Amino acid sequence: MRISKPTIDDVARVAGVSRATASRVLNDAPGASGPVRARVHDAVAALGYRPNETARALASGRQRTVDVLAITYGPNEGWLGGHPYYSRVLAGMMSVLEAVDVQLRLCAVGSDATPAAIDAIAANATAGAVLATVTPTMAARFHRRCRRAVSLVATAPSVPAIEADNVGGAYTAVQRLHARGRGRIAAIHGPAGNPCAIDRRTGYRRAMRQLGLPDISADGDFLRAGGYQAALRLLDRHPDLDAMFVACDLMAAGAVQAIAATGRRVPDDVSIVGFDDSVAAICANPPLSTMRLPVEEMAAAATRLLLAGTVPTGHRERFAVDFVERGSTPRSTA
Amino acid sequence: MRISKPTIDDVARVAGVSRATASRVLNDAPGASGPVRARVHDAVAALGYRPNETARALASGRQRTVDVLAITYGPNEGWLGGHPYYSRVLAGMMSVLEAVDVQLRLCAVGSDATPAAIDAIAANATAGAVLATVTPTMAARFHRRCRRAVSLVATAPSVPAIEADNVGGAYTAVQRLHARGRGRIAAIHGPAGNPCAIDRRTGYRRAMRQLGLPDISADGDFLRAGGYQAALRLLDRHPDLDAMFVACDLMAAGAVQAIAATGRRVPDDVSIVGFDDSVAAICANPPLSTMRLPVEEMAAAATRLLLAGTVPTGHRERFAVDFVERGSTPRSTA
DNA sequence: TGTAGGCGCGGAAGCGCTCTCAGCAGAAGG
DNA sequence: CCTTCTGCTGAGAGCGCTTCCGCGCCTACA
Repeated sequence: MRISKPTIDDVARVAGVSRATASRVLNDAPGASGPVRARVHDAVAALGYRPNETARALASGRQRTVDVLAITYGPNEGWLGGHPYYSRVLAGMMSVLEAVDVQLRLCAVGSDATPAAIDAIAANATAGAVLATVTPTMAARFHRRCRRAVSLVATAPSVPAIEADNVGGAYTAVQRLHARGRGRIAAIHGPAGNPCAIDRRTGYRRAMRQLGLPDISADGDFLRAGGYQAALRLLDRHPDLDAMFVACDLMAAGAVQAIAATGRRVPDDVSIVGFDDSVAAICANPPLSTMRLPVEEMAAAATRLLLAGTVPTGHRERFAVDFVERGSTPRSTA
Repeated sequence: MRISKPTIDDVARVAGVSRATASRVLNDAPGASGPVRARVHDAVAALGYRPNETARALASGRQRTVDVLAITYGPNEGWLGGHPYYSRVLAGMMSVLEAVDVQLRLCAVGSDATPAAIDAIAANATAGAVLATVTPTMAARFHRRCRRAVSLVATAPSVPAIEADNVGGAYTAVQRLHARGRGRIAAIHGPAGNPCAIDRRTGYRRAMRQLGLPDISADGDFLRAGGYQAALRLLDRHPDLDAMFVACDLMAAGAVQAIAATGRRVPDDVSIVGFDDSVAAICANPPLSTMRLPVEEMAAAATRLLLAGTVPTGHRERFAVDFVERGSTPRSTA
């Protein structure tokens, strides 16, 4: 029965070396060799010693933890649970962190977070942070206090960002629908303030204008039920609709259900293009044609940037958003 | 331009007090009062000071971080990205952690993780860990090195667990199907070694035996594509099937698509009950009737247990798994 | 006036580790 | 035999914070 966990001093004592030497071999640092290394390793094994990461971080000033900052919208619904987006961000980050044995820390703040709360997180994000869903204000604040940050949405110009071409994606979506012979293309947009929602709406409008088609829009909330309701409203007001561009798959899944509920068929009567290529898209029936947001890749890129060291202020990368064809759009260019 | 971040010593100096006193007021500890508190707070504000959590953790021996240990199955597919389960675990945990300002740390290990890797995580999980998906071996190992652990699946009897009644849930699912007049009830099970999969299979078999119905089983992998394929195989071999019990919603969503692909209708020709009540269930079309696994509640309970202090060895809680009726089962008791 | 007792505060010893620096051996060179 | 260099090793000073201990002061009670 051990009284308390063994420390590096115990290891050093058992191995008959100094603490400095023990530290050297534990870190594979040069300047220790021959039988000493072996003795230290034996001592580690004998004691079941595991270095204390906290002490290590304090002494070295380096942390093996990168943070992700995310806003929790409402109670229950916004944070991770409700939306597949977050899990994809985490998956992308973990895929690169796992290999280098760095841990990921989740920091949630409300959408009404005080600057002080942001500062507190920034002050402790030594290894850096990925800003997953943040307001421009928060991102700017965070970046002022912690340079090692990269955002996954476009914010203030100074804060490094890895963004998706949301405008282009929405534009493409409308084009595809039009190329398949659709002319009454409605849109279900995301929540008002959301930067992604704004961009996707912009892309839709731009395409519709260029195509000379009427803007038929409804507002949603990026959640399934919102998509369902919005689709119902749209169908009620515009019974002649033949396509919908929906700003996220979760809403699109709801829209498919709503369309089915009115007795129409997807994709024959109403075609749908979603956005995100999330798990919701493959679970819908028919599976959704959608605009693939390379979230995992973006998150991985952001993480690599952080791991590499300093992130140049104003750094910017833009990922393409590609069309993925599945069952909710007609195959032929009818 | 600050050279380096202010420390508590800076605060103490500016406030004209000792470091000990500054520490007291920063921690709202007794033994400091009157104008001193105000002076310290002023100094904090003036310097933009934020305590270093690492140093704090080292000195106090307490961490404001709870870990979640999860296995990454294959490349890309298992971890978070592929399965909605993880995001629900995280959501449940965050809902309680957020309120007490504790952070969550994700630790991923492969299914082939060495004991040493587990030990390393256990040694640093001061505040405790929720074992989300682990093998019984891993759980036992972890618990030996770190008593503050609670598993979300049943494992060795000694390791505290908060589990769902998977057996009972599966049993209920079959009963419901039978009560609605279904007699040819097939099952799509989860991967062989998975504890949850095993329990759900047990529940299915028990119910079928009691009902005097034939066991018609296929194996899946807890992913959508696996459910799709399994359903196709089942339908091919047993064209007279009138119901399916599917061990997870993701697979069930695939099964719905497969059934539709063979020209059958859900729920009229083939009824389906899924398992989990995940986002996949509400995205499917028709939305899936499913067995609700209260993952968020379980994860929250586990987290609260950890936060409360020591977890009694062998502690056990069992959550009920309830039937949620949606569109994939017939309304009437035809 | 004397002695407890309580309160606010400062001094200082760590928490477990890293890392600089100096020391000391042995090899190489004169 | 003495010097210079190199390569291991250990002593010790922190990293930024918490917390124990004890000192002085003030109030209370005898």
